[in-house]
Amino acid sequence: MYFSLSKFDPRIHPSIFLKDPLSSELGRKILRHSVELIEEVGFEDFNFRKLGRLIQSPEASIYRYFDNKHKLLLYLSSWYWGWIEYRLAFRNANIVDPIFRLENAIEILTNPSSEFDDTEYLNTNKLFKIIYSESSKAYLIKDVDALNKDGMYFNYKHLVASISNIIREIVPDYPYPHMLTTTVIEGIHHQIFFSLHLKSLTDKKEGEHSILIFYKNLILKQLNVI
Amino acid sequence: MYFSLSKFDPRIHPSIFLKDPLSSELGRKILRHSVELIEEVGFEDFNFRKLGRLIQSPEASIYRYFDNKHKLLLYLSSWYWGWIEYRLAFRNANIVDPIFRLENAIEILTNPSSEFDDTEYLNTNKLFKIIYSESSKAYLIKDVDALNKDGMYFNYKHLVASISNIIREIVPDYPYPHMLTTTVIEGIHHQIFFSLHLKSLTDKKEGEHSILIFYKNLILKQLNVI
DNA sequence: CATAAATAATAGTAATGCTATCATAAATGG
DNA sequence: CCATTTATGATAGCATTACTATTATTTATG
Repeated sequence: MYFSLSKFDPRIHPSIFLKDPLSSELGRKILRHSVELIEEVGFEDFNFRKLGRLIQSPEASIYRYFDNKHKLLLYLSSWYWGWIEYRLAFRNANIVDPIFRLENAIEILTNPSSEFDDTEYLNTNKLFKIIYSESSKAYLIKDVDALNKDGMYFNYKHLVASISNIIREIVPDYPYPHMLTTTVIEGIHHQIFFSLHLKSLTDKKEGEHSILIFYKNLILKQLNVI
Repeated sequence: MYFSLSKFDPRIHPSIFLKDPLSSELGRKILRHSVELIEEVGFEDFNFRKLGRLIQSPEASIYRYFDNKHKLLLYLSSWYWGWIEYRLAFRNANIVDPIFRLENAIEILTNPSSEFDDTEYLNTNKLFKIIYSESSKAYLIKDVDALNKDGMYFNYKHLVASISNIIREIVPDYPYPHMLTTTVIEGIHHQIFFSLHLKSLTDKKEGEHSILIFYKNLILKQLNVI
């Protein structure tokens, strides 16, 4: 099985890290505080020296876990995709109607925070902020092909495949399940960011769940089930 | 009028640059060769020292035109949005049917290169590659609010408003014209990038115009005109 | 032709992105 | 439980980046 259902323990592709950060106290400290720091100063101003100061450990120790800050970002986003897939499988267990399962997927993607399966080493609320504002920088880079060859985008691809499969259950011969899925996932992130920083690029009104409504409607109308 | 129709001359918000790069030979050299260099090495590995070496001018001279490489990227993307709006206005002149105008918009966004209005100081083909792989980094930054306040995203917002207005002509009470527009624009860029680097995240087949077809269908179905 | 403005030439500095070395502490296995 | 591997801490250092400053020289302009 792709993940364990008891305590959430994400499968992260080993080529992303040098030493598994979940295998030690220092590693978990790196994860926890990198989320805090990236969220606070942004990915460009984040670096291992600052993180080292924050956790009172030498910069060089962090380099023993991750090649560079890009790999750390890749780790965090892979963790996130694994976590979303876990929550999705949990929520959709025993649900037969694929339309309902698809709607659940959009709900989780739009509002992924949850109290009950929060881990002690990662604040999922802050992680989500990093995801919608920084995660695309994990693949919008020159060496994307090399990283992809090494399997470093596995978790994102796996989630996209899972959602595409739900779409195929609804409309077996729909020709663009992956495009539809990534359009919605990336779209959700953009709309959240725009609603906070570039309001005239969106239509979200205060307190309204416009983003959820919009993408649910978009995807269901596209599949002719609405 | 927002732009001149004879020779294309984009309106770039002055707070983006320190000295107008179109006002001098050196400035145009900076633009032309920054596109070449960013396209070649990627935005993270691009810097003013390398650009200076390339154009045989001191780094400090480039700093007299732009505060930093981020502002230069913002200039290039603003130029691009202005250029798209120009091409759109040109193509849609005297076309009455808003559905046809909207389809034209998607076509231009999907395949913006054109021979006839290529400028001598910017290779629009290479610029487009920068746009779909780097342009989101112009707003996915910590100081987005400050830059936005200074009007630096004007051209992107203006284009989004223009396309949203076409949508409103088709369905006057459609509640999410801006979300739909940005979903399609950003989606097109993502799908192009995915089709080149992360193929399993898309459904584009070789030689097929799947991206164009997908987004045309998505937007027209969403507006109930298909 | 004089003067202002732009660019070139050169230098320098703080921060970043690492890598290396050695000492010490913690884990582990025979 | 001691010996040895392994992880971390402490410290140093170096090439590159992201600028800023200064002065000389060239180019435009009135």
